[in-house]
Amino acid sequence: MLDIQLLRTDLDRITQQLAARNFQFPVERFNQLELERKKIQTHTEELQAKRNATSKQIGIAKSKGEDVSGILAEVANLGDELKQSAINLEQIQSALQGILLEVPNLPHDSVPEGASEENNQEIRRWGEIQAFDFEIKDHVSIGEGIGMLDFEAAVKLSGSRFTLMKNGLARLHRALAQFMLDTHVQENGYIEVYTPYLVNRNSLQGTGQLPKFEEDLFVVHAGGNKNPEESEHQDGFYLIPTAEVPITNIVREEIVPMKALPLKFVAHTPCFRSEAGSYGRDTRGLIRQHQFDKVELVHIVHPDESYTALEELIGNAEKILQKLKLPYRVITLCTGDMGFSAAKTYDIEVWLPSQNTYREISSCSNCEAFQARRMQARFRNEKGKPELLHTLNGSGLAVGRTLVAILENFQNADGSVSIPDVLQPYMNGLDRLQIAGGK
RNA sequence: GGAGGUGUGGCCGAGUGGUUUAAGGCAGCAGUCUUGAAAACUGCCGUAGGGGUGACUCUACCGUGAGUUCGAAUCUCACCGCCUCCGCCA
Repeated sequence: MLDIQLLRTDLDRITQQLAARNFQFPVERFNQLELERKKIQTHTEELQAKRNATSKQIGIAKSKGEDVSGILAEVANLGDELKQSAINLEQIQSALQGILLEVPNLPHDSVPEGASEENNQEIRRWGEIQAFDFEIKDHVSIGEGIGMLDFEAAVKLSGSRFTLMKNGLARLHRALAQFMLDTHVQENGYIEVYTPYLVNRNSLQGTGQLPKFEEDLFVVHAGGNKNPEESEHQDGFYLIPTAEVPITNIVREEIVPMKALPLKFVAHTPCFRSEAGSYGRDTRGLIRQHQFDKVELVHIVHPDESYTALEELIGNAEKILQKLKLPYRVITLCTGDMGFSAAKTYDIEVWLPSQNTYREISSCSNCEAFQARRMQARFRNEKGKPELLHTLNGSGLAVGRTLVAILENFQNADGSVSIPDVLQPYMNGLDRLQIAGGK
């Protein structure tokens, strides 16, 4: 959420910056609501002041034993007028709030301008792309070839965009998550957290998924409840689309002591996305699933430190790929390609031989105070005043897509897959996945 | 699911209808004293928003939301959280 003061004082510049993100700010509606708000708020508060003063007089008069019927008559219909005015004010405030909640973050000055992903800037590459002297397969053929990846079973159990892993591949998936967690905790100084996978509306509003992106989420309510709207949790629960939501919301409505900063959290969780609107995209394989695992990194920092923290964050994510010896590149997303809450985003893309291209495996963003303002997440500054924090999040990494990259980059001519050195301790020393009993 | 208790500022805690502007304490900040520190003393000390060029001024907020009332931290109702016990459960 943007600072409404900023919109009141510098609307032209803000509108322009938002246009660079392909967002059209409703200038006229905003101005009109503001005008009305000012009028009605003043009116309401005048009525309240009058009521307060009169009530006090009544109290004083009564304590002196005087007759108060005159004063009472005077304010006979004040209550109704005040009530109506308060309702009007409430409506306008929530209309303004509604606008604010759907406005994306402002891009940082260093973000390249552009309308689409074609304007993203590559900033570095790492690793050598391996040349294969045999005909390569994609991860689906490899996984099915060794009998460890079963999409048919997953369709039976759930439907499309789900998968079933078996045997060594299931274990490799677990090994990857463990390896990532261990690296971030032991080498990068993160605090490991275990979070709820079902969260409430407020949490999703705090990080920016709601109210605008409801269709991307899965909603759940208790079984047997025929009228979820009338249940205790009126809005039901939402399955988390990323651990960013529960982790970042740890500081919602909190005032964190400055000494505690920076807070660096890591969690391994499943993520659930409806993938509405992506019909037909990445329908084959593990790339785009309704359920996938991810190791997520979150930094909660002092505003002066957030861009240093962003570099640290992306470095932490890159380290995982380097240890796995997977080639990748880092790009800066342009203004038109950034997510709703981000002021600046780096994506890491890993090399996928079967697609002969780099594919997103991590996204690291500085949200500055955008989420903190929605969450009222603050710290106490040098002067003892509460001030909004800055929040950052990044994947470190998407486990499923990392698995895809390993299958494809480490495939052998005989259909087996070599296991990266750093994962072998997590695999009881196993150094390759191959078909049971086969060579 | 059943029974009982409970929710007040950064923290503890008083407050059962009217000068409450929420007592008092702790923590914090400034000062006096001191070589320095501690102690003692004095003062300051919540958040958000509105109006005004400004000194200033007004409003809201006592878990959340409705209600009663001229007036609600206080009374009523619903919901949420926490605590204790019982039942169930991994």
